[in-house]
Amino acid sequence: MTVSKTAVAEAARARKEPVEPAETTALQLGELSELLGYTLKRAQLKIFEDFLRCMAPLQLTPAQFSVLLLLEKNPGRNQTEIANTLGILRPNFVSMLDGLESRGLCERVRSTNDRRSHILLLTERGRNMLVRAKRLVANKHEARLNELLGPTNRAALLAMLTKIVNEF
Amino acid sequence: MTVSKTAVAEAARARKEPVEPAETTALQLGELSELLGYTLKRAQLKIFEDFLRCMAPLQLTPAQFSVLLLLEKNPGRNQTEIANTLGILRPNFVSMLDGLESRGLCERVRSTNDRRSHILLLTERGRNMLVRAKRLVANKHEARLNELLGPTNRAALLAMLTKIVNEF
DNA sequence: TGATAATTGTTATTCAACATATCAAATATC
DNA sequence: GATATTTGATATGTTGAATAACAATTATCA
Repeated sequence: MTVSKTAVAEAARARKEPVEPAETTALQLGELSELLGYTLKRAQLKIFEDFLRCMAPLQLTPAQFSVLLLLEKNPGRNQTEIANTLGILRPNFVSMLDGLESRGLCERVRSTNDRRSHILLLTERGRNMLVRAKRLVANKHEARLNELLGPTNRAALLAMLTKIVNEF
Repeated sequence: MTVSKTAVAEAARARKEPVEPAETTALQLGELSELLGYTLKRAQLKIFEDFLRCMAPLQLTPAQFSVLLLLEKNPGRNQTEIANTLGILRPNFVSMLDGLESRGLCERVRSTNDRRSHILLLTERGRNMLVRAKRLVANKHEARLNELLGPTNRAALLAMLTKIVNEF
């Protein structure tokens, strides 16, 4: 067996010296930490994680919350319209609506002027749920973000992300 | 059935008047555009999309690129260590490595001092690929982002995202 | 008008990302 | 030396995202 780098490392470790990349040390992210896409993704996961935690009492995912918000602001639209503006494909939106409708949060009503389409409406229960959901988001989730970043930075962050979404 | 809002809308449409939310108009995002998580996710999708476009000649996904970067900066680590720092679960990292190794970009070497683990190394080919990949990322992908945001804003954005990742 | 095309919601299906349980081999612990 | 832990791997399940195809309905336009 040849004297390997790991053998050297082992010897150093026996002497309790720090080794080249000390095996017990956190890895170097290197250029990864400069990659916007990488950091963006990790930040997004963190934020969704917190969102789910804050929303646990209501059992609403970010996607479901976004649907309810959109229905509130745009009552009477059909499935295609809602799905499109959320970037959800129509086939995948079906089961999503099934879930919300079976919980009594929204309803599909056959449109009278285009009997192919379903008009989407929040139910009373859906509106109540949305009120509580908004409160949780504002007081737990976004409040924590505001605390971390400060309102100015938070606004700047949102502005840049919006720019990316709209102009990139 | 009561006279519904949709009925009113229908009547108005018959008169060719613009209705409350004119059906042909883009939907109102409303509070959705103020939701950091929502905007963050959409921005992330946009950026990954562009990354894939820029990287198409090399056929590298963001995840694969991040592995190669990490192997370059941390040669000789084992699968668990690399997977962990990338937030990839060890079972899922296996097939990922299979892909990279079958393309000759990296190799697993049985460790001599712990024969359970595989030391991961970039191959010569992997290093060459990485050089080209970095060039594409810098000159096409990140350059476009810099053009959109400006270097100062880009740095500020990255700093805030990093803060979220590390402190949220 | 009537034939043809397009749209809507839906189903089926595929693919990738993500997660858990389990295993044999090797190592660590005590 | 018996027991527990770690490592890479397999199997498997779940979810999100994507495409093709279908019946019902509506739009188009010759």
